[in-house]
Amino acid sequence: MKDVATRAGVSVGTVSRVVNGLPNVDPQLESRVRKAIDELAYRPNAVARTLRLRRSLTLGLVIPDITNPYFAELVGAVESAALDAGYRLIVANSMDSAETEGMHLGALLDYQVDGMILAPTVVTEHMPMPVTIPCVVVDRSLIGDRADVVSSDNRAGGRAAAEHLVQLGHRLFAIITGPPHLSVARDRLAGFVDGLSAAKIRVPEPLMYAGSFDYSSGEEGVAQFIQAGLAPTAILASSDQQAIGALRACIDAGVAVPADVSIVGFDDIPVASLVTPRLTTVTQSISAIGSRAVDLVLKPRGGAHRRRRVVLPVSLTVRESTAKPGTGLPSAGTSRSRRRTRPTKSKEERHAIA
Amino acid sequence: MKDVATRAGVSVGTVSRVVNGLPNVDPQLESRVRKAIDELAYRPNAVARTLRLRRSLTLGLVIPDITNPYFAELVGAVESAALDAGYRLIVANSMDSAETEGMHLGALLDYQVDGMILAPTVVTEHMPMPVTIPCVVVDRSLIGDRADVVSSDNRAGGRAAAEHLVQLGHRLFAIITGPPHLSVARDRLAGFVDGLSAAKIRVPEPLMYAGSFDYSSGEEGVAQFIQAGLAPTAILASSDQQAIGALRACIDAGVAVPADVSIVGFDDIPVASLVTPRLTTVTQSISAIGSRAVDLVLKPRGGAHRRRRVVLPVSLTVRESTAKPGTGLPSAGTSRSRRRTRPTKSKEERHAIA
DNA sequence: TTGTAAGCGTTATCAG
DNA sequence: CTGATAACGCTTACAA
Repeated sequence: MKDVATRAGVSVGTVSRVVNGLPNVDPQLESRVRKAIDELAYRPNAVARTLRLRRSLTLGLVIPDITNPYFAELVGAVESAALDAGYRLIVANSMDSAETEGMHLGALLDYQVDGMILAPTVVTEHMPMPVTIPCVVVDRSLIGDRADVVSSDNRAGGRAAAEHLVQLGHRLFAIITGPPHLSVARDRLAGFVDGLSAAKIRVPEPLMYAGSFDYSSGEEGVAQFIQAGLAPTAILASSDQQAIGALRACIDAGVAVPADVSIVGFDDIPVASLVTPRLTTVTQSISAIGSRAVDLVLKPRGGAHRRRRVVLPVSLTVRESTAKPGTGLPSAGTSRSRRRTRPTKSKEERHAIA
Repeated sequence: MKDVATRAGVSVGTVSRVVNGLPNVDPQLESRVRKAIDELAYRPNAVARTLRLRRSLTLGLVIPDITNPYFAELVGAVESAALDAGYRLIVANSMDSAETEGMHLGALLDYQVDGMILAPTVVTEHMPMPVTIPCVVVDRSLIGDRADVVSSDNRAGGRAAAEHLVQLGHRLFAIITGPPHLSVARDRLAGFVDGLSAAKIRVPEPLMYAGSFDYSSGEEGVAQFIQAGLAPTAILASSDQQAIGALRACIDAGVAVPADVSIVGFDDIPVASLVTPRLTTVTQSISAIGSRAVDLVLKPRGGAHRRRRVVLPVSLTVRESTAKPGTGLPSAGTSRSRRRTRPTKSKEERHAIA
């Protein structure tokens, strides 16, 4: 900046003024400054500016797993909302590690982001929570009232999924849940239970599988259900990834979806409408989540007010993975399953390439 | 920091020394300082430190589309490599917009990242390329030698995919390519052509579809191929997303994969081994890409040297979506296709939830 | 309308 | 071993 100033024969103050488009600067000088600026290819140092201004025009987003399509979508949504509001977005991925998450949180604070949006991996009670900057939690709910919260109506979604299946005539269900310490997981499960118990249906213990939200949990879940030998005709999954994993496992076990068993997912990630059969699922408006979250961070409640919660409506998208009850999941070692089963460990050859 | 200093009854210099673990500080003072630090919950201001040190211990990663599972994986890979090297990672998502990309690039520079890893959307010749900081391009190749490059051996991968199909007995191919201005897309195509022409096979114009790497391009490609009425028995896709889209379109058109037509993808994203049939695809080692890229940024070539290129080996993973040639894609309006076709616009009902 | 200078929170040099 | 103090690059009173 000093260089620009000397080159244009003005003071740094003046350069600063033209850079920031402030009024009251002589057009003559202004053009000289501009010329100097691009002759020197000058770029203002955002770090110095942040230090001085004490704000960075940057928001931080921390998510547990960028590899999860749901969060990938979320990043996109938050990013575009932030951009619209004139803010930059830094995203930090904690890879499901509480330690990394803490590190990122600290780092974002240290970098003076103006606000933070988080989807914590872990219960964050003991985290160095930034009371100093506005901070909203998405897709989770947090103990205490230190942060605002925005999430989908997971419970209603769960209920709708269950009701849909009940209406189709299903009576024996299997449920795959997410990590029990996550409110999303608990809420979705509560929704399932709501919908089921309204029809006086209870899910037997062996037909509940608690996993992560990942593909693998879907596969593991149906393995357990088959082991249980109760032949449920419908599976309520807590995420589309789980549902897709479950679908995979069903097919591997020779059971047809939805003819033999119905599956419903949750989230409506892009690939949900591409798998075969297309997934019936609960769709959330992820862009709404993004923009509401950014709204809240940018328009912080006055310190006195209670913590705000916004709960966004979801809808049920009925596609092809649900139908009237079929014969249900096979029992382990049953002749039928044996007849129809392809080798569970499907062949896969890996060829190196010279 | 000043507060800490006064509280501990020392100077800021001393505080700085203990914060940074420098030697030569009296243990007495040190513990007083530490006490003050956590009594005040003091956190050093990274912005100020960056300003002073002129380095941020932060790397920037800019990608075109976080929503693409391939890039999501890449983020994960780069992030963990960066962390291992003691660097933080900021990721910026340009949503396939050249403008946003430029903005992010500038922003990262302005934020004084110590190095940058990019997968540009657009040809970046005219970009404000940061000659000032080390900078490596992944999954692309750039005109000029301003940046090092790391990518998979896309051409070899393409060749292997084509050869695999040829060996299976296929003679009439359809190809779905990516955006022609992207070197990845061109290299993969070149690989396909290599493998095919070794067997004296040419792909007729109407059986080439140029799209994005996205799901939709797969669907659109198949639509065009059916329109063409040439009944190819194999489809070479340039990404798994395309392959999955193509698979979807095939199923909708009543053609069985791999019985009627074979499909091979590229990348081996997680969902590739979950769809039905599991995708035969070219798998790249994304973690290798991440760590090599970080290596290069962190160990910059001396200015004099030529630009470095690292090309990582790929392998062909044969799963279920490829087999001996079948009857091929139907022709538009053919009786067979009409007989087997389900409604192309599959039904999908959306239910709002009260 | 413009220049000067203080200060943002650090680190590093240099005396003590 | 410790304390002043001068940068780092910018913005903004305040003075001219």
